[in-house]
Amino acid sequence: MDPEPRREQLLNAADRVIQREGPGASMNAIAAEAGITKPILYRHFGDRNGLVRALTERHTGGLLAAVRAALAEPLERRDRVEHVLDTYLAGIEARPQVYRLLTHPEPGDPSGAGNALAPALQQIAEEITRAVAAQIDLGADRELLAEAWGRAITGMVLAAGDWWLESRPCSRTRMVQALADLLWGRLAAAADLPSAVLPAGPAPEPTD
Amino acid sequence: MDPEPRREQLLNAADRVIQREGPGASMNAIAAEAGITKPILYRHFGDRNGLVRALTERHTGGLLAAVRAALAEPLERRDRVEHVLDTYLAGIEARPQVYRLLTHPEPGDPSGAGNALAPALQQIAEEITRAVAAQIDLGADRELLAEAWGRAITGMVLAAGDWWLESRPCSRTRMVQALADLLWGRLAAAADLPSAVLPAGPAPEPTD
DNA sequence: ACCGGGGTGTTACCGCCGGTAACATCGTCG
DNA sequence: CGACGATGTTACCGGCGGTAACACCCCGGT
Repeated sequence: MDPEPRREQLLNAADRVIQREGPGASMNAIAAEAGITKPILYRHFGDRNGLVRALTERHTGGLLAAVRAALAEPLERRDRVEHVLDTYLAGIEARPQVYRLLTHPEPGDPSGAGNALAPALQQIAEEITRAVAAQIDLGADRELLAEAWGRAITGMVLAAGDWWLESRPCSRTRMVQALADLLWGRLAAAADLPSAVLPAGPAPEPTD
Repeated sequence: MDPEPRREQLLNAADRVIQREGPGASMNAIAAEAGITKPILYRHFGDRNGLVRALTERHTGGLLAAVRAALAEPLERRDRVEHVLDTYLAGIEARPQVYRLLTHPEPGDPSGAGNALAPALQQIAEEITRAVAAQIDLGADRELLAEAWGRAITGMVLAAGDWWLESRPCSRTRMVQALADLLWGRLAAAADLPSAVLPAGPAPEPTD
C-alpha cells in the first residue's frame, strides 16, 4: 500500500550524501549512506535521473510554491520583485549543495541536450513568464517578451545567486537590492564616469 | 620546433566530432575522428579538461575579443549594450554545439564545484564587470554592483541565448532588443494590466 | 655506419561509473 | 503450507577518463 516511507528514507540518505559530497555523488555512495547497495536504489528510482527527479520534486515543491506565491503577492511591483528574489536566494541559501544539484543541468544526457536551465529552473522560468504575461502590459510582443524575460531573469538569478552563494560578498538583502536595481534600469540610468573612454584592458592576455 | 600543426589537426577533429555529437563526446570518439587513439590526445592535452581548455581558448579568443571591443565601442550606452548582446548571440549562433561545450560547466569536477558559469563565461563576466566599473558611476557600492551585475548579465544572456538558440522564437535583432529592454527597466516601467490580480495559476499542480 | 632521442603511434590495462541479472531472505496472506 | 512481494545480496556488463609499456621512424651528432 505505501512504499513511501522507505523511499523517503532513501531520499533522506541521498540528501545527506549530496549535502556532504556535492552533486556528482555516486550511486554507490548514496546506497552506502543508506546502508544498502545499488540495485535497491535502481528498483526504486529506475536510474540516476529518476533519483534526481525525485529529489527535485521533493525540494522544489517548497521553492517553486514560494516563488509562485511571491509572484502573486499584492505588493508594489518593485517590492514584489524583491520578494521573489529574496525568496529564491533564501531557498538556495538553506541547502546549497542540494540546490546546486537541482539548478545545474547535467551535460551528459543526449535528450534535449540544449537547455542551460535545469528542469527545476525551467519551471521557475515558466512561472515568471506567466506572471509577467499576466500582470504587465507589454504591447504586441507580450508573449515573446514574457518568455524571453522569464528565461533571462531566471538565468540572471541563477548565475548571480551561485556567485553570491560561493563568495558571499554581501548580505542577502543587499544582493536582492543589487539585482532589483539592475532590473530597474539602474545600469541605464546611472551617469557616465568622467573618464568615459578607458585606455586598455588591464589584462588583455591571460598569460596562461 | 613546431608541434602546433598536429595539435591544430587534433583540435579540428575535436571540433568536428563535438559539432556532430554535441558536448559530452568521448575522448575515444574524438581520437577516432582524428584517425588515432586516446593516448595521443592525452599526450597533447593532459586530460579532457585540457582539451576543452584548448578548444575554449581557440574559440573564445574571437568571442571574448569581440565582446571586449564591443564594450569599449564609443557609442551611446544603449547602442553599446545592444552591440555587446548582438556580438554574443552572433557568436553562439555560428557554432552552437561548440559554444554549448564552452558555456556549460561540467558538474563532474570536484574543484571549485560551485560556479554556474564556465570559465569562458567567467571571463566575459569579468569583462563586463570591468567595463561597468570603469564606465558607469554607481556610487559607493560600485565594486559590488559591478561584480554582481557582471555575473547577472552574463547568466541572463547565457540562459536567454541558449533558449533563443534552441527554439528560435524570433530574429537575432529582436532578441537583442528584448534583452536590452529588460536591462533598460522596461519591466519596471511598463503599465499594469487591467486585471492586476490574477485569480489562480493556470496549472498550480503539474499533475505529473 | 652507428646510435640516441623526440615525435607518432599502438595494445592493453586500471579503477570507477551507471546499470542489470540472478539469486537469497524474510513477512504476510490465502 | 505455499505463493508472493518487498528487501536485500554478489557478481557482472560496457563504457568512461586516464595510464603504462612498448614499437616505429626520422633526423641529427660523432
